[in-house]
Amino acid sequence: MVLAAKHEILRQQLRQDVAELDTHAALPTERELAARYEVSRATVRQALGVLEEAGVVYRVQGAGTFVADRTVSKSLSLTSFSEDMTARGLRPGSRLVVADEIPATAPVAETLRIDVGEPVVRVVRVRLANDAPMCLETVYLVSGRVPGLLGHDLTGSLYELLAERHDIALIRADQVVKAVCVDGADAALLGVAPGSPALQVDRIGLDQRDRPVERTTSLYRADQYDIAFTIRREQP
Amino acid sequence: MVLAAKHEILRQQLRQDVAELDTHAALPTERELAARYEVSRATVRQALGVLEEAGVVYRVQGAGTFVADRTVSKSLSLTSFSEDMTARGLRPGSRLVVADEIPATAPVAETLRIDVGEPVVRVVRVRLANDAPMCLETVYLVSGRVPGLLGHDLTGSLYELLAERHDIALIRADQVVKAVCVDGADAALLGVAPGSPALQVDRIGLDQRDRPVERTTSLYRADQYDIAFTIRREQP
DNA sequence: CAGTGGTCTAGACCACACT
DNA sequence: GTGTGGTCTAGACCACTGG
Repeated sequence: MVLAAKHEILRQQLRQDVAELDTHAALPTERELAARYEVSRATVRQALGVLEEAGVVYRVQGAGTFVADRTVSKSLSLTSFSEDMTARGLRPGSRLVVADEIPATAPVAETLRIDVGEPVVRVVRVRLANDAPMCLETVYLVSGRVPGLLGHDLTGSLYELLAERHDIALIRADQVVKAVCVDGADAALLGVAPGSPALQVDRIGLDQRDRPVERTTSLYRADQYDIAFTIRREQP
Repeated sequence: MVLAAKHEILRQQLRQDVAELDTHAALPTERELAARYEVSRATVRQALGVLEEAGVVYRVQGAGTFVADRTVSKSLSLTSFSEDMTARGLRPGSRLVVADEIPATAPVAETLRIDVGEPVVRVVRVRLANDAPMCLETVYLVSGRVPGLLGHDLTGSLYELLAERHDIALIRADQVVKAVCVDGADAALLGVAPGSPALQVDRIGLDQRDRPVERTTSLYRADQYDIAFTIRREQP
């Protein structure tokens, strides 16, 4: 039950250690860490590899491992709106606009890998941050995978509902981000003037088996929201 | 000279193998791959780990490794405008607007970790795709690290110039993306009506030693450009 | 030159999926 | 139960950095 892989424990330990070091300070060598925490060097490397990916440390061959410069580096990760707002120090909320079941349209059916006309659950919400509109969000889910969803409270985290009530864990998501201007209807719901800029995020959420679970379109107020993340050179 | 790590060779081989399989088809087991390619299982796992991160395959414990569903999955990676356009099947180009050396302003100095007033090179370009304006780009570089840069041809890839002439490789970048509306001056350069939406990307490019090398602000036409990428659940 | 991270091996046991 | 991926070990050699 308890996932207590050594490299995970070590990773969390190293996270704390790193937090107390200055930027660009050298960590102990891999061999030293292995001896100190009584694990093999391979395990140390596994833990450091995750921290390197996360932008916490960087490694220079022949020189050592060092504390990375944490300025932006909010590594882009799959989070719910609720988690996202909490991380930004804001109080998340919701105003339910629509919650119903409809036949899938062609674009929705295609992204969810079902047939056109199959029933899907649609949830439209105005997401709030400290009670002010932040985002207009439309979610489509395959009805068959979430029986009884519409009977639950839909003002909280949909991700938690999926995980707790339907044993669905979202592991990955494919996203497309673009800039748009919001028109009258959407502008009113977001509480901004027509023609205001917004960040539109289209997302397809996938479970551990790579099956599409949800399709979401989010419209974020440009004056309230931006996306920060770190990118790397790709391996050939 | 040639980096021919076994796991890299294997990774490329597996990329080709995967390309010939159907979506969700199972790959050979790790032990079988190890035997077939005459490497240890650890090496196989190293190669598969990179492919999993890249969204090429997914693994299910106890079940196997499978070909991922490649719909969006243009994994976000650090690329130059030239590479980005080429990947989209467009011909990149540039129109130089400004190329000079100026004292660093406070915000530029802060992101480049230098003192205010230290000389920086500024390059402003309209980036073209098939000869049409796509993006308005402003780059700042620490003058001391790129001597003689202004004497070179600045209409091509700046990244290539940095790599070939100054031995600077950009490994990582911190980015912030937001939606804006472009005003008169910028709108004219981009060839769009004032008030049109645009995607603004602020980037700090870092080298292998985690040192800031460049600070770039890019303004992309919203009607021509979006950003697609895959995100994952974060490790605690 | 010594010391670092990068790569690789051979073998072992565990947790989980599937039948 | 059988077979899969997940974890871990102990040891070895290589490539690179830095004094």
